[in-house]
Amino acid sequence: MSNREVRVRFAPSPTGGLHLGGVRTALFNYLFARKNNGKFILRIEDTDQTRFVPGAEEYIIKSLEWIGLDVDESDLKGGEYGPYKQSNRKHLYRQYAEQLVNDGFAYYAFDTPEELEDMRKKLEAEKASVQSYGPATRMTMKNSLTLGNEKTQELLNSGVQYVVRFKMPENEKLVLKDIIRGEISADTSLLDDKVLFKSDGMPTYHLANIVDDHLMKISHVIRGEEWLPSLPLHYLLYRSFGWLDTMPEFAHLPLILKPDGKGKLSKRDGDRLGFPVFPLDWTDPKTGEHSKGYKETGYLPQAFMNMMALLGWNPGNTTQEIFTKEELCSLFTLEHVNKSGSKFDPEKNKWFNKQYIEQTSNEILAEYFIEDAKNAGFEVNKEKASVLCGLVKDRAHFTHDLWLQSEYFFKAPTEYNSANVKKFWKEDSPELLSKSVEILKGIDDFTSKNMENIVSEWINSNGLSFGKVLNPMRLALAGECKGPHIFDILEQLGKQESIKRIEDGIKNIK
RNA sequence: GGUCCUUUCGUCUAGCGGUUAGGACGCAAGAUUUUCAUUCUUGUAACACCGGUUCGAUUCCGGUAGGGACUACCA
Repeated sequence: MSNREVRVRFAPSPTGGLHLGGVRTALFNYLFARKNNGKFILRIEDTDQTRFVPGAEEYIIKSLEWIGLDVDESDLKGGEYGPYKQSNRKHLYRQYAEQLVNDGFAYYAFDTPEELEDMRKKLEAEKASVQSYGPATRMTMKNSLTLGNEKTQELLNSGVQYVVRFKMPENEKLVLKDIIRGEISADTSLLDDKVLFKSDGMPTYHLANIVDDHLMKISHVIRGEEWLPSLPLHYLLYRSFGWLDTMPEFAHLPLILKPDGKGKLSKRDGDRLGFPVFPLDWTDPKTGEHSKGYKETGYLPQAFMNMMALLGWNPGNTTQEIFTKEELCSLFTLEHVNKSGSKFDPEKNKWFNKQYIEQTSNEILAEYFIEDAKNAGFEVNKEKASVLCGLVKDRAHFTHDLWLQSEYFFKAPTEYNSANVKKFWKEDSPELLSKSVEILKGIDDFTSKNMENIVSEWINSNGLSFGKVLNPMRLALAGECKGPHIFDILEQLGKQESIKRIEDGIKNIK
């Protein structure tokens, strides 16, 4: 088992935007595959036609691309175990369901939704601890076990709707292995006869999942903790099919929880607390509801990957927190995944993004800058954008901050921050600025360092203070008192524009 | 309600029988600074509880309590 090729799959349902839990499941599968020289497979699980959302599959693919999780096998990429979408594998599943029936591990059931509901209510009223359709109740229901062969055949032939249910064994104590959690125990008497094959001719998740994992030679199933209760059923399915020798190993990931309060992180929390829960912008085609993505909010993909990787996992024995994709791939082990759910912390994510912005080259940041400038109606060339990114990136949490904090380089201030005016604009400010204009006019080499030398010399030799000269000047140049080194601002603005802005400031600031 | 999983600073976590229980985010204070930031320093704050096992438990076992998931012809 341990020597077999590592093949893992990410198997989302195309029912909407890919939320953070899904993203992290995909990421851990990817990292595990890369670490073990295995294959990372994308399989689309669209067996529920009623929940299909147009665009969702494309969205999932685009999201994986943006994060940088390259897929080895999928319908798009190809592969020898395709098709990789369950609706296109529909013809495969029925025979497996029938095999189980023939071997006595499953049976046909004809109960109507109303009859099922009645049984549920009855058991609830009795406060019974058993499931509504399981070992304890199945002999009172309408199925091939109670009806007999002849009647069953008759019903089948007549074309009435039926499902195939798994015949959960009675009184078996199971102890199953999970890579992250160790041993999981279960008592089959308390489990139910899950539907494997639906009346619409499609398999349920349980059947399709086991059949496809088997057919696609999946070696490890890495999925969310919400599947843990299904593990006994899945194990029993492998056993009933006679596939135990090639059954994958299982690893159930802890859940991502709300930053505040209780429960699993949901889309609503993002809206409520003001952070994205989707990698990319997502608009629900039915409701038209729009959700912001990490990309559009201004996160760098590698920062996103880094912070997601550290949510519920860490390499152990290190204080390092910033990891390249390559480092993550070589360090990742399932054994270091935490057992308990982790609350999502948007603040720490901002910090991660800031770290990445700081360590990303100005040339790469310039591309984000140019894009934002363009949207604001300004054409900026790459050289200029790179220089400005270098000046402002210390202050940027998101890629958009780069442009937002540089806007005044392209647009003279039309108003001046009143709090700053109050604090820094003094009676002698106009006079000091007029004098600085004279100094600046006399400078031919209008570079930051040179100006700093000359202006400092002037300030020092006249017994003036830096603050009294430079703060009002900053106000005149940028409209507010924040931003990079003031002589860098002057250099980037250029002599003519700088002088004009200061002169305007003298006239307009009060 | 039932079943299963889980429990170290507010949050993310390190720790795998003997530690002054470490780091990061956040927060607070200070230093640097012409602004805002950055940076640096310091501080803040945790082993849920009760029993065992052991010379010794944060660490192993059991229980209690909290948290979470599941309990659909959804995945």
